[in-house]
Amino acid sequence: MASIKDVAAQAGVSVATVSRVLNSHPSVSPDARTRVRAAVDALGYRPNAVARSLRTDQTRTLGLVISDVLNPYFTELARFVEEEARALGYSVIIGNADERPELQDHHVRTLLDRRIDGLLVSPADGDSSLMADVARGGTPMVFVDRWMPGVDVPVVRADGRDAIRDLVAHLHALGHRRLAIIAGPAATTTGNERVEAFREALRAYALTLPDVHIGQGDFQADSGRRVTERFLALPEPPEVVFAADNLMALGALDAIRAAGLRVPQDIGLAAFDDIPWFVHTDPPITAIAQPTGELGRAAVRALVDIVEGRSPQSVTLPARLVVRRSCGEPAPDRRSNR
Amino acid sequence: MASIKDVAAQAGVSVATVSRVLNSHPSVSPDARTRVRAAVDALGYRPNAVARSLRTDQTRTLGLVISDVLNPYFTELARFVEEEARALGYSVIIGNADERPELQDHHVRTLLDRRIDGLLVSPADGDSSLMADVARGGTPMVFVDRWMPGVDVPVVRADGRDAIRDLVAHLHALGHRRLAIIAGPAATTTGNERVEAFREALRAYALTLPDVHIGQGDFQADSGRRVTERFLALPEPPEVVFAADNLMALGALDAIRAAGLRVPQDIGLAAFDDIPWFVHTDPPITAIAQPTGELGRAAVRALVDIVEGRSPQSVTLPARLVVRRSCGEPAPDRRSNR
DNA sequence: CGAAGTCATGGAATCGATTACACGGATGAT
DNA sequence: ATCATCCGTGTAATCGATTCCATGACTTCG
Repeated sequence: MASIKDVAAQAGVSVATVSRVLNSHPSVSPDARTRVRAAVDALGYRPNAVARSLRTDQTRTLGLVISDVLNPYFTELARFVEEEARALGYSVIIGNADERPELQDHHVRTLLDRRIDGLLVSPADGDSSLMADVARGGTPMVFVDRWMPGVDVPVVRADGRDAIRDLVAHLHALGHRRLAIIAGPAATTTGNERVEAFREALRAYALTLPDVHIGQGDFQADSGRRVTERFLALPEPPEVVFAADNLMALGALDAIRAAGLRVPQDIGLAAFDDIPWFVHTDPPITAIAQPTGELGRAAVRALVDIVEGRSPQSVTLPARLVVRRSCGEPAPDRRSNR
Repeated sequence: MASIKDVAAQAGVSVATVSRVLNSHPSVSPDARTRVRAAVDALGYRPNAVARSLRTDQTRTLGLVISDVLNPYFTELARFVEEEARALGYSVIIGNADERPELQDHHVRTLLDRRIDGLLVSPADGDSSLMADVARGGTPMVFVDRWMPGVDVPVVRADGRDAIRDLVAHLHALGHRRLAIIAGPAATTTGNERVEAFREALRAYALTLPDVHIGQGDFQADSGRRVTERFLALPEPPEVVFAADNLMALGALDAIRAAGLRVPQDIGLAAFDDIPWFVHTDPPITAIAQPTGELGRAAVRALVDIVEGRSPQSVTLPARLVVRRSCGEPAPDRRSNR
């Protein structure tokens, strides 16, 4: 593969001049410029990004560590992240943590070894002292969707509080009173937050959330299944199950169906995170949709702000309720306020 | 960030010795070894992968360019690819071509600029002279799922021929005679292959595949919708629609539902590529499942074989029919042979 | 006892770029 | 005419590793 030396030789100039042309430095004669251009084309020369990175100490690459690629929500997020990054002239390396802290750490370390310019993380369950170290070490970093308390970096996320309130209002209006939730891992911020918001929304209707109606899930389908089986085995099973993410909702649907029950006649189901497939399930599932595109874009912008020395902003965007048929008759209006 | 020089100074040895310890070269005294190890720990030193790559001319990184990350089939494939690569000591950089040849070329170029050790590609529609150049240029390369005729690199893929034959047998047994297909882009190998296999399978039952029953899709949901609308507008609409991938099946389902028809009573639906959601759609969709995990693993192994100087193998694995309810009453046995 | 070999180690070249600095020639101001 | 500027260019240092080669100490064997 041709190097800058070959180009210089072919064009009859020094490597410095070639480099100047490549980086469009003003101080190059038109003549030299065209000769270099010609040599570049003739040799099919492409600058070696590795060498360039070593010298300039920047890779124009961002790392994205997400908790689970198979979760359509994160896949979509990753897509938007890459899109925005590309628009800003950066590449993205994705690491899939598979909800395992040690895998997450592995990816963070590998990414750091490659001297990525910045790190976008949606932290998995469990504590990672590494993450705090990295942030303190000065690596540009932004949390997206989830974050770690005590680690001082910008957070880009959706606030589901209002949407959850709308959901509870919707369920209450349909006559449901015994509501249960399949929570995410306690150690994830989104896990906790959704339970808290749910509990608070219930309080407005003088409803409570007893412990037996809080199932401990891990954001994976299997846990949704297990928790739901336990709910169904209760002397008085809940009338509606609210899953804190889409995969657990899927598991719940499985469990309900395996028990020979029908949605929504026998039991209702709602989910956090809306995905295209929820339109096509039997029945279509009522869900809370996050503005994934905006989230991904904002996260990249915040990160690049840090990388390029501007001051970044934490961003919180609202999620919104999308009513379908999995909790009972659809409301005539999409947003039912009380 | 600490460099090898800092470690050397701290340990009171030369950088050469540090490097030897790091690469577990035998010829280092136990004493020096422990001093270096201590210095590494004390400084939290991690070797700069960029510098190392420049010197050794290998990045221990593979590039994966896939046609559409939002397609669950490819997401799953990517996951397995990363898993196997990690097991073999490689990282993976994923590029999403979004079914756009120019984006695909962009990613290939960027990946090459970063001097990845090998390239795994599932080529999108359209011709890319770049790809042929790259292969000829000696970059280790393997096609996965789809390939480009005329480009001489190993191909790892699933053969759907038998499964499609099984599908047609299943449909025929259920009494269906007017069968239509939503094809993939003509320029993709999988696009063509599936149509041909379908046509051939029909021939065994003396059925034909008229042109009006071949819809030109692009592997995206929207195209499935459009093609299906056209099918439904036919004086004699098909009794079953077979979509050549899962997203187009989704689009077809939309169109069918928008037309006020029911699956499978009014029209049947089957898809190539099985995904978890097909169990939960209304009704569950009959599909042809590819051995995604094996495909991903085999592709990485073949690529790493080339990278490390062994001779690689093309691999073809069988796909299999998974009968559900979207084409009519489920057959009692899963594989209906005539 | 001396030659040959082994082993641990350090110096320095190298990978392919970027960039500070020096230099010579042209231009412009006084 | 003289001196300061500016412009285009090249030389060489540099980034952080790896690795060839030389060196000196020590072992081994005839």
